Amino acid sequence: MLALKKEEESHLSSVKNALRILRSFTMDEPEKKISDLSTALGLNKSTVSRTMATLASEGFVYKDPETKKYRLGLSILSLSGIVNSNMDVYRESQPILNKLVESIGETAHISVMDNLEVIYLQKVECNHPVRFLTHVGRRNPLYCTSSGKVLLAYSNENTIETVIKKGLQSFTKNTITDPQKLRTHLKNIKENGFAYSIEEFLEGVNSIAAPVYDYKGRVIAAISVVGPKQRIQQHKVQGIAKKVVSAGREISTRMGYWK
Amino acid sequence: MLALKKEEESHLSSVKNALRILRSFTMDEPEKKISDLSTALGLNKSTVSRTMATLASEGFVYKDPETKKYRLGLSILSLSGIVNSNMDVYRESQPILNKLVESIGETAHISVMDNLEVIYLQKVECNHPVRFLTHVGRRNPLYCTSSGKVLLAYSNENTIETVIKKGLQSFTKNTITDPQKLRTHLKNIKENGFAYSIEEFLEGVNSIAAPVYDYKGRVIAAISVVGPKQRIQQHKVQGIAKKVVSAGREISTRMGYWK
DNA sequence: TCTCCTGTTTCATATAGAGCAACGATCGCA
DNA sequence: TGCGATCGTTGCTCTATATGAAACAGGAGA
Repeated sequence: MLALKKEEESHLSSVKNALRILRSFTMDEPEKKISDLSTALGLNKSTVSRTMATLASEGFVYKDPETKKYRLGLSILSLSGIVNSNMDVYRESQPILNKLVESIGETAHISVMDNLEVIYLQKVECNHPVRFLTHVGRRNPLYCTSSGKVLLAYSNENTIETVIKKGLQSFTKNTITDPQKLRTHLKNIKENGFAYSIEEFLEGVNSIAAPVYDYKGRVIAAISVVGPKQRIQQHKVQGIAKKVVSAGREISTRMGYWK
Repeated sequence: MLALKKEEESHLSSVKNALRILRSFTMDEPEKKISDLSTALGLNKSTVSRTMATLASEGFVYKDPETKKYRLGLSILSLSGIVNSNMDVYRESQPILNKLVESIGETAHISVMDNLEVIYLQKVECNHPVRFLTHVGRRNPLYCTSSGKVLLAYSNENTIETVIKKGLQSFTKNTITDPQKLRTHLKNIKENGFAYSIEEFLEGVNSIAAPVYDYKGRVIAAISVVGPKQRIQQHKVQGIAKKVVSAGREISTRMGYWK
C-alpha cells in the first residue's frame, strides 16, 4: 500500500471496491455489465466479477440471468426502510407534507444536507402529470436549489466556504456563480426565513424552501415545494413561502422546537 | 479456505462481512456498537472496526461522534431511489394505490417476492392513527400474509414446497401450519383470484390481497390492504376484495397485461 | 483516582484477493 | 453455417492485505 492518505490507510480495499460499485449505479444507468464497471472503476474484470457475485449472494444486487446485467437488489430497499424510520424528521413530516401539497397543489419535499449536497428524504407528489423531476434519495447541489440554499444559509461559515471552494458550477443562466453574491444571498435567506430558486438549477423549474429546526434550534432539514415556472410564478412567491414556512414551523414544533 | 460450499467459494469474505453487518441493522435495533456487532456476527473487534470505518467513508453508515454508535447512512437512501425507479410496478402503482386507500380507507401496499419472503415496495397510509405495522422494505413470511399467499399461490410447485420444507412457523392460532392445508388453501386462492388473512400473522390484524400481472401474464406483485379486525370484518371481505382485485387489474393493464 | 468497558491501532503472520491468462458461452455478421 | 469478437467466469500464482491477539487510548462511572 503506497502513499494513501492517513484516513484511508485503515480502509479495506475490497470492501471499498464493493461500495464504489454500488454507488456507481445511477438513475440514468440502473443496469450495469461487468466490463462496464471494470473500465469505469479501473478494476480488473475478475475482481468485479467476484465482487458482484458476493453482492448478489447477499441480495444487494440482482443479476438478470438472461442479459447478465446487474441491477440493485431489494436488500437495499429493506435497509432504506430502516434509515427512514430512524430519522425523526421523516416520521413527523408526512402528514404536514400532505397538507402542504393539498394547499399549494405542487410537489413537496423534505431534505437534509449530506456530504455537502442536498438529499431528498421524502416526497409527496401533486396531481399534475409533470413528475419525476426528483425522487427520494436524489442528491443536488447546495448552492442552486431552494432547499440546498436554506440548509447552507443556516450552516456555518466553514461549510459555505468549502462549498464555494469546490466551485460554483453554472447550470442555467440564473445560477449564482459569484462567491460574494452567494454569501450575501445566503445572508438574505436567513433574514427572510425562506429561500427560492427561480430556474437556478433547472430551466423552467422554480422552488421555494424553508428551514426545519430541532429541539435545540438547529436547522436540521428543509421543506420545499417545486414546480414549473408557469405555475410557481415570481409574484406568487411571497404567498407560497408563507405556507411553506408555516409548514416548516409545524414540523419543527413536533421535533421539540418552540419559539 | 476449508470446506466451503461451491457457491460460496468465490465470495470475498471481507465484502461479505461488510454486507452482513449492514443487514444486521433492523427496525428494532437501528443503532449498533462495534462490540455488539463483533459478538453478534462472530467477528473480531478490529475487523468490525475497520469495516465500519470503510462503510462510513462511503456514507453507508453514519457514526454518531458522541455515542460512537453507528446508524445506516444516507448512501443507502440514494440507492433505494434507484431501486424503485427501476421497477415498473413501482412507477405504475402509486396513483392506483392512492385511489384504493381513499375508497377503502385502509393502508395499502404493493409487494413482491424476494428470497422466499414478501417484501413491501410501496405503502400508502390511511388517515387512521394506527400506523407503522409495516414499512417499505419490510419482509414478512409468504405463507401467513395475504400478499405472501397471493405471491406463493401463483408461483410454481417448487417454491411452495421449498417454503413448506423451511417450516411453517405458527405466529397466531390462525396461522396455517399444516402443509396439506396450505396446499389446498393456495389452490383456492388461485380459483378465487384473491387472498385474505384473518389474524394469521398478527393478532388483531386482517388483510386482503390480489395479484398484479405483467405483460406476459405472470404474477409479479401483489396489492393488498391491511387493517385492524374491527374495521376489516369477515363479512366485509368479499366487498373489499372486489376493489382490491380491480385495482390489481388496473396496475396489470398499465404493465401491459390484458385479458 | 482507580476500574471497567469502549474503540482504535500496532504488528506479525497467514491468507485471501488481485491480476493474468485461458476457457466457454454468446453474439453479430458475413 | 462458420468465424471473430466480446464478455463473464474460473484456475493458478504471488504478493498485498485482511485478520487476530494484544497493547493502547479514552471515557464513563464508581
